[in-house]
Amino acid sequence: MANGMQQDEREILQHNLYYQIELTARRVKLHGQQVLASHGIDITIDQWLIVRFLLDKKDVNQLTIGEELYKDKPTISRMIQKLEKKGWIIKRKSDVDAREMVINLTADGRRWAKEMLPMIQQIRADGLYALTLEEKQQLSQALGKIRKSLATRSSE
Amino acid sequence: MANGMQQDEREILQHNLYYQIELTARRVKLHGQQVLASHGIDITIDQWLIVRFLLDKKDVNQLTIGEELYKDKPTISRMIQKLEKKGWIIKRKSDVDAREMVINLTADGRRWAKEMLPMIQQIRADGLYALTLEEKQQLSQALGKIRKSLATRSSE
DNA sequence: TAAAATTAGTTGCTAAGACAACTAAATTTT
DNA sequence: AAAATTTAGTTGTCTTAGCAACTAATTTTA
Repeated sequence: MANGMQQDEREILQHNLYYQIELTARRVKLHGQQVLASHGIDITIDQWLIVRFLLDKKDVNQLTIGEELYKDKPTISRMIQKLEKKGWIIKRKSDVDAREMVINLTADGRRWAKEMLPMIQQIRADGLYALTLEEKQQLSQALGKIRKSLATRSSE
Repeated sequence: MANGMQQDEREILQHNLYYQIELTARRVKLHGQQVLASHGIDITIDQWLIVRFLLDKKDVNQLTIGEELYKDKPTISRMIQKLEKKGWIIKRKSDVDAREMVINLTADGRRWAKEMLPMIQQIRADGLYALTLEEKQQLSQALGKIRKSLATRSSE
């Protein structure tokens, strides 16, 4: 396969910032997933985000979790179901508002979560060590600007 | 709605760069998707990437597309099936190597794709207008550094 | 040349994102 | 108070991502 003509097209995609963002997001998630799997931990990165949140917050409902993680109701609903099956969290009906669910970590969930913290810290550091503090700040700002420019009235 | 509470950013998660990258990727994709839908175009952003690629390249196999888009074989296989059903592309067996498929746009696909180009350009510009050229370059570089740090021998 | 390994593509499974439509409970309106 | 609206959560459908396991065709290698 070929000469250099492949190059310019590759160029176009590679220089497409949107595409790069998506690609990076995917790679980052994949890396985290693989580290977790290599330690025999049966949880996805996305599920971890919920668990991590519940480490600090107690008695939250699903909507609160969704707002925090910017995930919609169906997504949270199903993720919660999975985490419940895995025994990390417990869900009960609120007795203040019967529509709401009250979500908490189980004792097991809490213990595991705390044990996992250092590993997660490491995962986070893995891809970012090559960036200076300034670069990280700039990255954060740039991403924020993009999100702000695209912000839909509905969800932010 | 509301005041400046938007930027009070919920501590931990919001400051997690990885999470920001993912969030931005999602928002960007969503925006593109909505613009396309609002114009009554029945194609997803991801499908578009394949169509766009085929606008320049003829007689490619699925693996080539996958390499270009960093998507794996099953993903490309199923996306191609969908695009074929929609009538944008045609797939035939290679007579050089019977394992390979030869992928091309249909006449319709090519026509549509060309018509869509300006809209896609606009979608790309939408989220990036707030960034200076320098900021875009820095963003691209930072993302590249992250990917490089996390690069798995297998796929990059 | 026959056996082994590689390659291109497909299918099955699970997870998550987005959307629509729905139930049930609470709140607002009239 | 009754009717209308809003809210929290669930279920269904479609799309993509990643993994494993598979078929069929092509190369390697013994």
